[in-house]
Amino acid sequence: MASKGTCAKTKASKRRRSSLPNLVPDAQRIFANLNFYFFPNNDIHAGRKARIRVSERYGATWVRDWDATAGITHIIVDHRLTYQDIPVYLKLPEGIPPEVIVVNEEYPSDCIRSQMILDAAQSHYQVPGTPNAAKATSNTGPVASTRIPSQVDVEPKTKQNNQVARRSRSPLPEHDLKGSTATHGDPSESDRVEYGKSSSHDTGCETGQADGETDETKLPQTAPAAPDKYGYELIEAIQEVAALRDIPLELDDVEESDSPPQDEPPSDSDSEDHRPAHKKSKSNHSKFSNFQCMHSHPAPANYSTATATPSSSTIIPPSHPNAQIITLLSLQCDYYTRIQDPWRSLAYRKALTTLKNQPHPITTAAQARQLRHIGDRLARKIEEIATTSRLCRFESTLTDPRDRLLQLFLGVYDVGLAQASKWVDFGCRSLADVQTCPQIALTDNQRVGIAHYDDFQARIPRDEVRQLGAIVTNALRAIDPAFEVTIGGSYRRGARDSGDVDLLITKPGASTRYIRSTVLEQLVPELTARAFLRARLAGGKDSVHAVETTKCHGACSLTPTAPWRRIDLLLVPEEEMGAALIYFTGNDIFNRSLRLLASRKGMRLNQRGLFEDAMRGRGRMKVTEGRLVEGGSERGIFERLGVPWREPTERVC
DNA sequence: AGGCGGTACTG
DNA sequence: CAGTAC
DNA sequence: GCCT
Repeated sequence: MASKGTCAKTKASKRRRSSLPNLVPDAQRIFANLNFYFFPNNDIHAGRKARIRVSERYGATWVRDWDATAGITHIIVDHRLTYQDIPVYLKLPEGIPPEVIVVNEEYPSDCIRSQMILDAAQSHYQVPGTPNAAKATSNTGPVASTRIPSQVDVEPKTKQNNQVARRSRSPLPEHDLKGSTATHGDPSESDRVEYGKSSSHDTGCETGQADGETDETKLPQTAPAAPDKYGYELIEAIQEVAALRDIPLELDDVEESDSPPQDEPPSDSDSEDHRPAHKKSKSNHSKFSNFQCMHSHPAPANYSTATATPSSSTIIPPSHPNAQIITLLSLQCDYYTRIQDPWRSLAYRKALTTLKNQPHPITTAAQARQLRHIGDRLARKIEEIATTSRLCRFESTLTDPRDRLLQLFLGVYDVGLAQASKWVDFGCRSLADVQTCPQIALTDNQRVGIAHYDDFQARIPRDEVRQLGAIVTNALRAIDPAFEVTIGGSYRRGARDSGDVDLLITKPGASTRYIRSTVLEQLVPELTARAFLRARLAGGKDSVHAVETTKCHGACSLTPTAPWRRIDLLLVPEEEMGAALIYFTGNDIFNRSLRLLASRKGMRLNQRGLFEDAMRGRGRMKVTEGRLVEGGSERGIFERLGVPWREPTERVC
């Protein structure tokens, strides 16, 4: 309560403390002449302290006292506070002066990252509760993500908005995307509420105060003493890196209520979430309950994905009780993904989904050890992060130049670890090097991948996905109106943007052969002629295999000058649509989980159907096909597997 | 100690 | 077959 | 990496 007062009082004592922010060179001092007022306006919290110091290094003046004459240009608001909290605490009956820009705490670091003052009006910099928040389109436009600080020297690439395109993606979640596949019985406005910040009014005042305290006093974070300055810089660096890549933090908190097992007596069982802290065993009820697909996640009303490359998939939680842990482990996970180690990466991903559904802060190893998919080693790491805000192991990988190059090269379509490693070993330091290296013979696909590196790396706004799908649909129906096209992938899961466009194409009653020949021999040529399809990357190229091809990968663009987008067509006979939908809807972890479950139950699931009596030899090697149990209906497959139905939007693991 | 999804396309 | 992608 |  009164602790708020501290900032007002302590100003005196900390006046000298800001000493010397050792400024960056003049040219980079993008915040020169700007006056920042932080809210709360103190540096007690480690993260905020880091932000303040970094802002100062880039030229900003940290205004300690609210003063109309201080020329305050920006208020940087802590993510736990709302717009309404500001005038309450600052006692501004008139409200916030209109000339003062109010942004969330992501704004400064984004500006620094892009070396320019960004448009503060962008929705992802707005503070919850901002009046007439012009929920304008999240402006995800053609924002090519430069995943790596290093330059991507693709050659021609005459993007008009080079500047903008180079800008990294916003790390903040967006809650626009109304209407989409809002299968979730959520009150439309609940978007914000679920972020744990009462969206508005009355509480505002209280919350403001309360938060002021909790903020300082009871955040799990850092040990009493502070990490050295190196620690702060690292934290900031990590935040930046984390923002550059998309951190997999889909849905943050599970609301405490809705938990699944309604058959459980409220008495003994649950301590908090789905985890009877029974014996030592982590197993829940059934022997299959350990599969991700058995756990209905709270439905991310809408989320943003980045399933694209590494393990990532999503949004930065406005605030998650274990955000820092998740962030660091995600980075470590991505490192394993690209470095070599798919199994370790998988393990991290499973652990991460557990963490993401953990509504309470984890602070000790013992606590962490209780969670599914978290063993001793991860538990120790988690404790390390919780107490020191750092992860030793990860720090070394952060700066590893080889790793950065690998990441760059792996971003090229048709380049995997083998090629990327080779290129690095050849001494290539950039994509330009790769193109000119005499020892490297690029495949056609790789050339396309390099030429359109930024395009393919960029996210595709949901509405563009829809439009691209519509173009294909219309073209196909012009050929034969009985065809049906379904947009799958993250679009179907409700994502607000996608890495590529996945289309399932079918025609009731038609044979695969007919579907294939129509698509390959008529649709594709037509779309190519129209310059919608810009490249064929795979599928039906090789005439030998073309006779039985079922998928086609390519690149398309909305207009001749629009960015190229990856597009995948899957040709599906009606009887296999259920299985194909599951396959093409994902997500990845969810699919694996379903398939693993099937195989444990003596069945086999693939993109064509669910089979039973599949004979498996040693291990689980397939010996016989088994007979088809179900293929046409998603629900049917779920049922036969004994998995509770999940809407596509709930298949985000 | 052995598994970790299961398949399609390309060179 | 290895490599890549989904 | 974790699980069986």
